[in-house]
Amino acid sequence: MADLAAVAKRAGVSRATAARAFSQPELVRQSTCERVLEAARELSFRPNRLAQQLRTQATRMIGVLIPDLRNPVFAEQLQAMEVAAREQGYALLVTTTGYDASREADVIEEMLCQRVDGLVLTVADAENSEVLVKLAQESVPFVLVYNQPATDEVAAVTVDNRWAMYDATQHLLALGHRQIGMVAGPVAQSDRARLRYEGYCQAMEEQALTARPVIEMPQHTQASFPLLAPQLSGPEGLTALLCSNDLLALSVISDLQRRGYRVPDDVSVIGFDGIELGDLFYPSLCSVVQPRAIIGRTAVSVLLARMGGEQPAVKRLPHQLRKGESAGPLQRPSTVARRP
Amino acid sequence: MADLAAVAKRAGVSRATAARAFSQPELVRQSTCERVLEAARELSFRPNRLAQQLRTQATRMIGVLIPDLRNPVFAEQLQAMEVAAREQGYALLVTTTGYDASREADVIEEMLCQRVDGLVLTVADAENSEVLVKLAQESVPFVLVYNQPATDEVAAVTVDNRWAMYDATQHLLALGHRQIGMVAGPVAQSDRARLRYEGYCQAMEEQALTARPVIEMPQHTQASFPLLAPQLSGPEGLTALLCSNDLLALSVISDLQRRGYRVPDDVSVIGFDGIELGDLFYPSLCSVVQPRAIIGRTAVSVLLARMGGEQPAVKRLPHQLRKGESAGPLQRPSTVARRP
DNA sequence: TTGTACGCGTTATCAC
DNA sequence: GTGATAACGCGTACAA
Repeated sequence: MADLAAVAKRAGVSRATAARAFSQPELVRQSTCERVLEAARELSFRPNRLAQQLRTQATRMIGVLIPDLRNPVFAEQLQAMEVAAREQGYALLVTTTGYDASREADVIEEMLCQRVDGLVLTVADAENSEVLVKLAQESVPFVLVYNQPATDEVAAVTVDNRWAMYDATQHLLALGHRQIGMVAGPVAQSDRARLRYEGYCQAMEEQALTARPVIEMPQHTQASFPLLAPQLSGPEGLTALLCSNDLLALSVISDLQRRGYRVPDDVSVIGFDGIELGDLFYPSLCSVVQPRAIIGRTAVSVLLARMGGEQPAVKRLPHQLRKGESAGPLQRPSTVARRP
Repeated sequence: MADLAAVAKRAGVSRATAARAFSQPELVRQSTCERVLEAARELSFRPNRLAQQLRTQATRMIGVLIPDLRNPVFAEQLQAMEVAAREQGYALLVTTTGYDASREADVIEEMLCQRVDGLVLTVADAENSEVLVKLAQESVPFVLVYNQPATDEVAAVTVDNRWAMYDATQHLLALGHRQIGMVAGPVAQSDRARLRYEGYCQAMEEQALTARPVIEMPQHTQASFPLLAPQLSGPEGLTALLCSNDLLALSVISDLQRRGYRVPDDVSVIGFDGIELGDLFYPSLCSVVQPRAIIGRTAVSVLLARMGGEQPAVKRLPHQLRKGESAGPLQRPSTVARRP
């Protein structure tokens, strides 16, 4: 492939002049500039970004770590990020981690070798992650997304998970529910799930109700009915379920319906994330909406700010409760006929 | 950041030896090797991939072009690709194009400047795309995904869109439907939609039925009911709809239900893609399933094969009809009461 | 306005 | 085993 030297030669100028014709055309005589560009076209010259990056010590590339793209929350965030990044002249190097801390570490290491200008990441658990403490010692700016770190020392873009789940719980309480439980994936792997659980607990305790332990599923996005069933029967049986994400909620609803439970008449279900598809379901999914596209765009702009030297800041974006049909008023509390 | 020279100096060896300690440790005396690695650790040296890439003329990066990550088909494919690529030591540079041909061209140009080793792309319309003819003249190997090119000269991973939609149409015919229509996004932007339409036409004509013109929506993934309504009323009104993708199908179903149509009793609906969420809906989405994860993995392996010098090949993967509840038997053909 | 010369951090090819 | 040294392709201070 033709390089700048070839172009310069063909245009009858030095490499320096040819280089300037691209980067600072105003410093080059118009006619010379045209000759260079013409020569470049003829040789189908393509500037080598690797060389530029090596030379300028800047890649204009952002490394992105995402747990799982099959979850629309992350896909939608990534979509928004890519658009925002490209608008600013940045490209995205994307990897998935599967909520696996060791893969997170490996991938970050690779990205640092590649000299990305910055990092946007969603880690499994921000509260005890060696990856983050390691990163903090490097000079690469980074931003957490969805993670809600305990400290303010790191940049992050998130909603207030505690308050968000508090809101959702309040909604159920307002509908008359008292026996409310929370379903989540592997809690040890998710700082967010823990915070959301705290929000649930707080709302319950404010009403002098007993918060139940988390009903923990082996998968983040798929319910296991056998683990759920015991919580639903008997006089203490739950009449409403909060789920730690929408995919899990949809899976729960599907499972419930398959066993003959009616949603919301027998059991109300609320999700978390507010993925677009939730609206199309019947019953439509009641959910805590995170502004995923805005979160993505904000993540990019916060990262660029950090690159520009600004101090880290936690950006807390507003959530919203989408009152879907999957959460309804409590039906005749203890006498309702349930099909077990 | 420390470079190899610094490491070499600290270890008391030359740059060459230090380099060998990493790439060919067997050529270096054990003790020397250890000294180098020790020095590297002390200086927290990180090999510079940019320099490696520039020097070796190979980036081990794959450029990926995707229309829209909000569509789970693409997100699921990307997820699979990323895993497969990383297994082989490749990283992914990801961009979205929004079905916009000019953005496709720009993005490809950028990726070529970045010297990606190969390209995986889903273009809006493979049949008349200047991007592809331009690419064919470059030396970068590339693979189309989901696109089904007319020629065999380019590498592609896809299902047989024609046959797939033929199958779906047959399913509706077997259920007794005769007045069947097809709904799609902007057809001019989608080679796949056209092929699928051909499959529909063929199945209809084999039964001596009249294939209707495509009902074309302004968006790829969202229905516009006013454009749909006229096709549903009257004695010639459609009793079944084939949709060019699942998101569109879900949107159609949602619109229908909101207007009082029952699915599938009044109108049967079939989608295309087979996204996972379709299963959770009620009624569950009947759909032509594309093996998205396999497609993603295959795309990577086909691309690597091309990089290894193999000839381009179109890999046609099997589709599958998922018989969901959204497509049911025809109900009392022309006397059924419809709420317009 | 244009040219010269060096550096970016590697890998690879020689010699010793 | 190890050490010089030349690429790789470009940016840019400095000189002309």
